[in-house]
Amino acid sequence: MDSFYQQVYQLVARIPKGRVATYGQLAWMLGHPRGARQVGWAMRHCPDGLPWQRVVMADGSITGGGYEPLRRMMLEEEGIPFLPDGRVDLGACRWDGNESTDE
DNA sequence: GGACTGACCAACC
DNA sequence: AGGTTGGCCAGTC
Repeated sequence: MDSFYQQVYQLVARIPKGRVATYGQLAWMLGHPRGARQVGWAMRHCPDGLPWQRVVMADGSITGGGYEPLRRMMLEEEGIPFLPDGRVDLGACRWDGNESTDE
């Protein structure tokens, strides 16, 4: 029996390199169109080895604990393009959730 | 079991 | 354009 947030971990862990997903999108994939908060709750647990840096706000903004600049750096290292606004270019790397261009 | 909270999101003022 | 409110779901007190 997997709790909702456990499924979130599976989904986040499956985000391909060079792509990002939004909290709401992850929740939507799991069947909870408004469960974005639970996704954030799951991220708050900060599991080991989870690429939570690939999970951003619906508008591409980065949030979480105060490591926003750190995440941005990690994302840039993965090849995620950033807009001059300091947000992730969702229009270019928003993950479909169906393709896993896993390396 | 009821109430509060929360790494959100969108609508409303 | 920015602040507030409601809503969702799960976990914690």
